[in-house]
Amino acid sequence: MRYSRQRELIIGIIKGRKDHPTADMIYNTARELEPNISLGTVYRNLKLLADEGVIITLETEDKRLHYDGDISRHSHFICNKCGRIVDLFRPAETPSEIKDAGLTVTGEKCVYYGLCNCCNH
Amino acid sequence: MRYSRQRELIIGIIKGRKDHPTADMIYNTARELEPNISLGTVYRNLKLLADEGVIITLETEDKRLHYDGDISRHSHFICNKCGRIVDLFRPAETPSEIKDAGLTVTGEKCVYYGLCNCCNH
DNA sequence: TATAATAATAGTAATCATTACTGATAAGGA
DNA sequence: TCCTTATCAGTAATGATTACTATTATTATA
Repeated sequence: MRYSRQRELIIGIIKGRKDHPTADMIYNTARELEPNISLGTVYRNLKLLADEGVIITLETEDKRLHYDGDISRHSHFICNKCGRIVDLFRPAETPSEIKDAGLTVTGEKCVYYGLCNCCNH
Repeated sequence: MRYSRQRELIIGIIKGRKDHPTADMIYNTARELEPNISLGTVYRNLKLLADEGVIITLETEDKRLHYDGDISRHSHFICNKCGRIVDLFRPAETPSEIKDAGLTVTGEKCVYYGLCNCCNH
């Protein structure tokens, strides 16, 4: 992977935010510093960075991919009303963090990834 | 919600399967019994049923929505190689079920839903 | 430093899952 | 049976994402 000014900018934007922006949001921010950057460039780099494990993707119910620059082990909380995405660094089963943040949890979706028995050998 | 032959068929298909089909897969199965059923009808009913809590949606990395007729509390395992989706009825942290199924877990994505502190009051 | 090979880019077109629209059909209550 | 309107089939539109293409920029090497 060669250096590119655009990619460095994109990495900087994601790593510097605590929300979980979509490609379009990152594009809009990037254009402030790099007015000619292409939306395709943003998408291509986000995909590349996610494949390399530099960033994380979040598949949400709004049908747009959200990105997270924090790759440490943590979960997420999504508000059903405003769509806000909140990081949960302790297990959500731990009442403290939920209560501290004033969150009301009504549901969950946990997905584990890896290799199934067919693909393991 | 009125009765409709098409909707009953769709419900029957989802509830009768243990895989986690996409709208297109459900459409193909439905057409075997109801050759004139429309893809739009399948999508509209799946959305309706998910909104009503009759079925569950699964947002996966393949960019297609998967549906689950089992609304009991459980997690999912997705194979990174073949894409197979497996139900996990005990917490995935429990080694037994993982080991029994011959699964190798390398990552997870847990999302909790509810209301944030802003939307709570 | 100059050159060459080729990643990466900007801009645009294409893809594809999903949703919206429209006139016809069919539940189901009066 | 009649009427209201939810639902349907079929098709067009939408919107996020990806692919394509000619050009530019990075970087290894002479």
